[in-house]
Amino acid sequence: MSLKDTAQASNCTAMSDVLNRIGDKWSVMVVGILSRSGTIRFNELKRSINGVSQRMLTLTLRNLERDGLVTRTIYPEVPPRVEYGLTELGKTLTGPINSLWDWSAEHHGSIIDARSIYDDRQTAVAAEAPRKIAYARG
Amino acid sequence: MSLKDTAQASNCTAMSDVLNRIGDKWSVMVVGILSRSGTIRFNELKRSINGVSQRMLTLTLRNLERDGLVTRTIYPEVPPRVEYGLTELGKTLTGPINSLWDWSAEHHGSIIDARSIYDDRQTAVAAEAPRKIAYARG
DNA sequence: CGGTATCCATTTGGATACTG
DNA sequence: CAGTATCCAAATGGATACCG
Repeated sequence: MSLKDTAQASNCTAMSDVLNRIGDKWSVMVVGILSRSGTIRFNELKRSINGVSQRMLTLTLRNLERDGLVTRTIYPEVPPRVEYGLTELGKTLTGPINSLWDWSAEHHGSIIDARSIYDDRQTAVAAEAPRKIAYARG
Repeated sequence: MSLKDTAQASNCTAMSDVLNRIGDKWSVMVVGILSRSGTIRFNELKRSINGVSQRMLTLTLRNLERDGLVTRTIYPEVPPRVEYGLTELGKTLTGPINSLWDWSAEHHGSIIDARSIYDDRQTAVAAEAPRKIAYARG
């Protein structure tokens, strides 16, 4: 274990704090999409992310903006246009995020399979032991 | 945008499913620690992860085991000994996870700074507009 | 179009106590 | 040691309605 590793292991705080913000589903999605789109409008983004509510997308974008990862540009037009993009800091996140994205695409099947096997085994174990342990205390 | 990118962007489902499981704080922590420790006992793991409750660590480990990412080995001794490690599938996750870990260590400071700036700006805006807009409807 | 505000059900997760 | 079980407060997040 290198010094660097030791420092990382002991200082889970930074990692923890970062994960509290960017470790949720929607944040990872947004950064992933933005890294490909360059710049994109609110509703485009909403359509790109399956299942996100307007509320959650707004909150996610505000948090990412607050943390200096995402830019928000308002064009004073009618109807209003707001475009989102990655900051320089945000762009440095695309490496880790995209490698996680690639990993998901590649190994999702294996996870699904593992779940089935695990669940089948649990069901079998539960069925095998209908008898209770009877014992007297004292 | 390559074909691969298009496929990833449209199929957020796999990514979404994977993130629902491994995208939380504790899971990332556990995989990160295990990638360094090789194999480790329950309470060692608990001590390594600041702030995790016994309940959450158990749940996290069960889920990771179910998804085929973590092995659980019981040694029938007294007192009982249970050791956790990464499966081969789990080991493939260490690349993405550790790069996220490194990113956190490197950029945590920038995020903290960005937050301060954002919050100060918001406070200033709030203080600047105590006047309300009065208007008559109809 | 791009939000905000409110309500409310569900989920999450810590604390605590108990067990083999 | 390595859990399991229960309780309960807080956070999460969808649905809905409304606004500039």
